[in-house]
Amino acid sequence: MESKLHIYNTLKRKKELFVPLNPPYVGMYVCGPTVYGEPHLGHARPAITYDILFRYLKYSGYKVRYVRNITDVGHLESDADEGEDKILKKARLEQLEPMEIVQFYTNSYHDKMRELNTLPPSIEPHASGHIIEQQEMVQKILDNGFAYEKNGSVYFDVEKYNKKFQYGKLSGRVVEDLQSNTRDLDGQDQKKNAFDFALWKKAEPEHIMRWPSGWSEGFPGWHLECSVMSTKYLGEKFDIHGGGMDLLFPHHECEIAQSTAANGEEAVQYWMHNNMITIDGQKMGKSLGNFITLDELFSGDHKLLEQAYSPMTIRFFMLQAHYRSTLDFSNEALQAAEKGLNRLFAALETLKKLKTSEKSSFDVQALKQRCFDAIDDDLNTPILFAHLFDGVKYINSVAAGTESISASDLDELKKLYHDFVFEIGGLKDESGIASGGENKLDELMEILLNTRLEAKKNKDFATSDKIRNQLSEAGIVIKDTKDGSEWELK
RNA sequence: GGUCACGUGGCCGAGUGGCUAGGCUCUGGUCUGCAAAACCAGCUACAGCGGUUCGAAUCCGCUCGUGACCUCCA
Repeated sequence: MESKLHIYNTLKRKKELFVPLNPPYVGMYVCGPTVYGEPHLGHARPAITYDILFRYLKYSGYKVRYVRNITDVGHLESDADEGEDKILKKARLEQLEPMEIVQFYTNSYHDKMRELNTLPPSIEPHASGHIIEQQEMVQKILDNGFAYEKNGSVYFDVEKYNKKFQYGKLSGRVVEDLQSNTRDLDGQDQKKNAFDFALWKKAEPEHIMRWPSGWSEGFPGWHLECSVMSTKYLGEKFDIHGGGMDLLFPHHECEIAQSTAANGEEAVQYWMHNNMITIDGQKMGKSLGNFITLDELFSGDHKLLEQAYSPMTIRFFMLQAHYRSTLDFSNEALQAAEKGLNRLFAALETLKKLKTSEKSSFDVQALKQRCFDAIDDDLNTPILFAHLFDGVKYINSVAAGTESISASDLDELKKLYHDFVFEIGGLKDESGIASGGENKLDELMEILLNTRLEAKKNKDFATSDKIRNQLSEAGIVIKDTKDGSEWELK
């Protein structure tokens, strides 16, 4: 299997040719959501980014195991000792069992991801289901001398680790700088250094989610779950680890430290980071309170939204920007995406009906090559779609009779669009444009359109317009072409 | 304060030493009974100031502005 895919490796700060450790197998791990709230637009970014990667790797013939976790424990509200667990806090507020919260928002996350047409991961492990494994890794790190216990809690010894390995290599941070720049937080007097992080926390009496251990009755530190579950399902060394840029430090840095401290060598070959969605130039985030949930986007029920936006509009909107760039939310941009997507789908319908000629007036092979070059260049989907829109122009021109296409090129072009739009791009036509199937609606429409055509021939425009207008009110748009009329659902 | 990004036309957003990005919008035209769609054409930008170069939006420096991370966040 020959891959031409290059991906930007955050660790090396450059694009590298992707070479799997054990082809044809590829292991990829992506940080999933902390299920304590409704999934928002920000969650869609990594989900779609790594979905494209997953789809493209599979398309290329790799056997991919895609692991995406659900964080349902151990995620502290703050790093301070009295910090509350996010899941727990919400549970207390709503008088529900913590696992009830977890289940509710996990379900919601799954629903929204399905609507965005992201493929489910191969394995979706929960942190709470891997407490034993997490304890084992804590013990391993303790045994290797890179952690210490204090009052029932276990902390990672960053300073000691940094003497043998390099802490901060992913984020470009230097331990000495961290020392002077880490903010003062309450309750960290137990730690040797402010930048040490918790592997195991002793639970305060009011803490509901707790598990017994040799150190204390408590719960695991947040960073631990990803190291543990990636190792368990992908091995001590695996290919790709993805996540949002905001997780780069400290989360991913700590993951590297934990895995290296436990296993003696680094686990991840390629680190990938998607950028943030912004709103008015500011990061959209839970803590900033400026987020829009996917539910609100799909329904249009939010004060900032001028209309509802379909899941595919959201998906296409994201694909029109590169995953490593920030993407600014606005109604205008989303509406532009919606129209552009409609134009693309309309061209795909046109593509089905094109008439072939002896020769093509356009180089379909070159277009195909440009598409592959784009996706191989660190998943450059905006360029990919720019090329696909060049093809749209060509398709429409063939339909208009100003360009021509050969039968073999037509087959090639159909496959090209099928592969890149649906299979790799993960878009689906939800507009209800008739897909050529023979059903009652098609028959009905044919009768109506023929009646209208007759009226037009007889110059009875009152009748023809009446049919068009009433259909339009019913959500069916008529387009007159040289060879008759076409229709589509709006 | 430290570290790192970024600043592109009306909007979104690629590119990164010489060759049209693309989408949306707008204007004019073709087609059409009229529309819609489509096609053709136009509007042609790279924060500012210096420098390197035959040539810079692209490299270097400075200035201004914005953002991310440094605390939980996709």
